[in-house]
Amino acid sequence: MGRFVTIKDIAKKLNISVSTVSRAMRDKYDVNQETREKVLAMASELNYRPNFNATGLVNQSTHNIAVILPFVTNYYFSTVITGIQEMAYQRNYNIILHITNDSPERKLSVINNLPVSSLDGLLISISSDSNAYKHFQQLIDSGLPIVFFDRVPDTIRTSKVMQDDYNGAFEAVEHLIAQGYKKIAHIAGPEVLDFTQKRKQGFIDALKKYKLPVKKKWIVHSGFSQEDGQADVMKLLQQKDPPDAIFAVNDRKAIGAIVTLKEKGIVVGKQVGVIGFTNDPVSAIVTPTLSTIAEPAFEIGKKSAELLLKHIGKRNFIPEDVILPGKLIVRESTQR
Amino acid sequence: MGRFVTIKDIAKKLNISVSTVSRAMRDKYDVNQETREKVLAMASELNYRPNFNATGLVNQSTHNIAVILPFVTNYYFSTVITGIQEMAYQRNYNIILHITNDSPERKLSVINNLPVSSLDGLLISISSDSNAYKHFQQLIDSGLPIVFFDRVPDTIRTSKVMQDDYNGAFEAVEHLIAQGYKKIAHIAGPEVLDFTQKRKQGFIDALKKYKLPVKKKWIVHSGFSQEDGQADVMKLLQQKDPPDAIFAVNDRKAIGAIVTLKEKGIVVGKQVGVIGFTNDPVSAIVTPTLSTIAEPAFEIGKKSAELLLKHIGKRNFIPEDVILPGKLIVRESTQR
DNA sequence: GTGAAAGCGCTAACAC
DNA sequence: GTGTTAGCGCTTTCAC
Repeated sequence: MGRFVTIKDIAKKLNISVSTVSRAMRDKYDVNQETREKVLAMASELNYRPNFNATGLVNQSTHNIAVILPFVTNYYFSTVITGIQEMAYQRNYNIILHITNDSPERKLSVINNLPVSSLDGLLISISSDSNAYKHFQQLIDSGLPIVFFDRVPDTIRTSKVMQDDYNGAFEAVEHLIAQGYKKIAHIAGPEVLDFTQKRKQGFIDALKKYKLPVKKKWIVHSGFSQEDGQADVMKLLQQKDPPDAIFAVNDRKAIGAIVTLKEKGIVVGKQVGVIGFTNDPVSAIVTPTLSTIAEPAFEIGKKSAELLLKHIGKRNFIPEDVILPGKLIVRESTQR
Repeated sequence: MGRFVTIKDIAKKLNISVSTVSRAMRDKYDVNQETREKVLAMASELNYRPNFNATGLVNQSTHNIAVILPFVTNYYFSTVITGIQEMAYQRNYNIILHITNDSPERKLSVINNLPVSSLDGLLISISSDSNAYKHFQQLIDSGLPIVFFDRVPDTIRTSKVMQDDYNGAFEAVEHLIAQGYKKIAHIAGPEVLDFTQKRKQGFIDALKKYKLPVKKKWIVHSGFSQEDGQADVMKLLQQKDPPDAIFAVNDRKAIGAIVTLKEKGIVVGKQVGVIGFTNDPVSAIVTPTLSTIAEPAFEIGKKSAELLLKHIGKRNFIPEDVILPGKLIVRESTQR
């Protein structure tokens, strides 16, 4: 095994004790300026790297935070993790990444095998099902700080970071109305999900505000994929009184909507307006380009990490709920 | 501090020694069957989790591997990391993710601060510049196994995993030729990059094989972005003898090409064929849909991790070079 | 088959 | 300001 340089080696070379070396390496001790400089010089000469297993053992703290995500192969989560990484890098934390493929079993297995004692904290977006709440509570009780983002449980007392689903949806629909669309439908996500509900509520309240009809048959629930979007729109088109605009719960479904509308010879924008949610880069590439609500994915990642670090630093940090606003991006799909 | 259950607690409860507990937890020791069962039962009752800092300290091995990537916000790298994660999960390794944003300084800083003593191995795609080769050699010499993927240095003796750039490019161009295009251009990546060269060579050799002209002015080098693709095509179109087909080094540039061609009123496919490289999901969404060479991103990740694990397991594992083939995906952009 | 003890690399009292 | 020592949780000789 490659043996690495330790503080003992430095101490020996300099003929001083390991504790002096240890102290010299950190700022918070009274060490003779000269000694400190010698230690630092020798450390760098020997290319010394601290052994985090050792410091972790004694300090009960490694600089590791675990991040559990359903996927990384989409715009939203890959951007969130970039934000997390940004903050972690600045503050010298490592992130240990776990991907669950949105599988509940896998998620449970990851959580149950979490090496809690070599972790300082946990960042997680709970995947679709999630009644595994007691596990989280257990972890928190056992002293592992957790911050939730994106999809958050409301029964657990800890910090949470999310986008403003309600107002984003409201704004999207308001935009549709401003463009002159009057028969507005919503292709939504799975009914059980919290943020599906919030976006739907924003949709409904915007319609109400402008005294537009809220028809049950114009609200279709299904999954999040492009295919789901296509299927949902088919349902909408088969009605005798089809809508003239569609608010999709996310960009993927919105793109599915565009595809199906085009297939049916309907001119997107002019005849039927479409708006999404996320601002996935494809929304600028699809034809016509897709209007949408941009989610602050990077900021969500950064803010979550920042809050987690606060929880880690301060045992009794008072949990914060942070709601980050989205931003309306107007493109071709809502131009008449 | 939340104190976690240790083997000491188990030992005390059972009135046996910690060493027996330690042995009972692992298979390779002679422990009384009955004792072992009692230990296991107690461990599970107490919800015991091993402290990896401690095992890491004594075994000189944690189950952590670091992964260093320029980005995760694109299809290729996010899929690679999913493949890595898949293998790591199966074999019970954690992955520590570092993102460099393709910044050479950041990459250096990450590498120099790598906690080598709490790492079992390293997986890395070296970013554009990379003359930081001596650092890698140093790390390997100090006993940290490294496997390179995607962008690989050829001076370092260790395992490498890459896609078959040459043959992928060759096949792409062959397809264009089969479709009847005769004046084929290439919008390439930065000239210094190894895989840029390989794809260019595949392009050239395919043209030669079919005795088609290889014109210098039809090969344009620039960056990897959509904007680069747009700019490159502008250059091509301004020539008095413009090409009738374009092979792009990646899908992003191919999409840039499509955008610019459409802007100029040129019918993509019919008048000018376009083919990319990667099979980014957007290639199925853009209009017209984009023909491309699918990169085996997931397999690259998985294979890299697998090789790294072999290096970790066997000190003198003989390095392997693995080249994974791409696959031609025919879509609308190459239909006349 | 099991226990006692040393030690992995580091930090933190406690002396002086 | 610096050295000595114990100990973090675990594994591994070495006894018995």
